[in-house]
Amino acid sequence: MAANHSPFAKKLGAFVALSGAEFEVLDRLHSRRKAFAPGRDIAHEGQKDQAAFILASGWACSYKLLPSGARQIVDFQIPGDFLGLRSVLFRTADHNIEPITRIEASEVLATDLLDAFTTTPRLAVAVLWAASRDEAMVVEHLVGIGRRDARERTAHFLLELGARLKLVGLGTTAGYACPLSQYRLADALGLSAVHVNRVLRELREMGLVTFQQGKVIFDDFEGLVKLADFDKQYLDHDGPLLK
Amino acid sequence: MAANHSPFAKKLGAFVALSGAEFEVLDRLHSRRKAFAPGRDIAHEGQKDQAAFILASGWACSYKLLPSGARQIVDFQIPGDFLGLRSVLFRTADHNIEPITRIEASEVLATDLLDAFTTTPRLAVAVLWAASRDEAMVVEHLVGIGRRDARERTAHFLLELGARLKLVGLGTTAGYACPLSQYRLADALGLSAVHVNRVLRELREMGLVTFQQGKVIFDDFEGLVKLADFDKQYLDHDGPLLK
DNA sequence: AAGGCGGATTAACTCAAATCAGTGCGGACC
DNA sequence: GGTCCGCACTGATTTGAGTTAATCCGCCTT
Repeated sequence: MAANHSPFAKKLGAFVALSGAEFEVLDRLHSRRKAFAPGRDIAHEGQKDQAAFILASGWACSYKLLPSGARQIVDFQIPGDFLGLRSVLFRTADHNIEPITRIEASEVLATDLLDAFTTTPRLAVAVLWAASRDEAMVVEHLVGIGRRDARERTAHFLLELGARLKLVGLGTTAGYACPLSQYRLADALGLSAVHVNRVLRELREMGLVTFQQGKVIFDDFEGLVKLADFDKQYLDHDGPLLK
Repeated sequence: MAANHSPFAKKLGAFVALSGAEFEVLDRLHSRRKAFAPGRDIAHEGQKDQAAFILASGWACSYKLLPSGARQIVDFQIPGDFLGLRSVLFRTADHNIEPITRIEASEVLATDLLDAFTTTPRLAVAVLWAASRDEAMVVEHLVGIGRRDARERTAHFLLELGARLKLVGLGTTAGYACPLSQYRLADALGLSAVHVNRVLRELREMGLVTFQQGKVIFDDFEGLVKLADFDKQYLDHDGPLLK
């Protein structure tokens, strides 16, 4: 695998051994590069025929709003991640997408994607794998919200984000830069912002993690892993399934 | 679309207009029919090279266990649903699967699936669509647990299950047969069984739904939809994307 | 320099849901 | 016929997290 491919191509290539031709189709997929400002949603629930994007730089989040005004952030997207893949398959967006920082993303039209699948079926498997990985993360998130208390949940979340960032070279076991406010954290964790603040203080006072000034620092990585019951392996896999 | 296909083929055919040859590949996929007894798990987290199944009859659930002993049910599977698709793509199961009733399911080997994708790429799109639909359900579940109180959450759950069952002909707007115990319901909703019992009583006394003796009866469907803020459309789509 | 604003922080109070501790019932098994 | 056992059901009590209401700080705008 050559080094000049996008983070997205790298991610897929780790799963399905892709040929030069397949990489080419993949890289052609994201020619239409666009930039978006933070805070202004790029997709809304119910919108029709929305394009999908592959995130090249910056952070975004996908969320849903309830009529009560409450919001639940479903997932954060970091470079290499898909934005709104389901919207393309369903023709209608089923969630909103908000850029957290300034982001750059490549537009992927439904037709391009379907054409790519038809010409290079192995790409379909690769994309299916990427989608499954996303689902696995949502599942883990669900389990955390359903059955972990606020402390475990927060700890687990910070660890998982760290693991994802490490995969794309944006973090280490020591820590990572994190542009999330406590409000957004709260919306992701299903907690109130006030309680998130309390929990972060607790974790800091326990000497486990420090999240301040846009930086997550693991003060006691192993201790945190233990508290959160974090499975370090779960984002990995056993190498290319398709040779 | 001929009537003699499996619920699974019907589901996919509703999304991608499939040819006779494609239906054939699909139907060949599930020739190895197996039966499983209730209560005995058919897959465990961490298990390697697990087959996937397509559920032909009965109910199952996929769940995760935490070291505390708590369990979170991620989703219930009803006829036509995939069991353990992610396990195949990842080579390792990331959750457990328990049959709730006696079930019949067709084994789908990883190699069969991948071969099918390579020979008939449109099937890949169809399966990707099915996987995305599952993810959409998990997302809705996540939102419910994160931001809905016990009553809304329970109401929403009963409605959603009803909608899914209606799609495969196992339920109506009047109600449906439901083999779930209050304990399992609790594990799905992220509540205690005691509280589920209280909430079900409340909903019954409010004249909205009655869940007793294995039957869910909608006493006031519209009222329940209103309470739960249930979106009747969200399991639907706008017809075959691939013509 | 003055105000406005988003975000972090804290304390006091409230409340929804968990936990604990039972009762009752029907069905399976001996 | 008796005794488990799983499941539904209930009241009393506790607790984790939400809510309300402040203060503080840095940053941007005018």
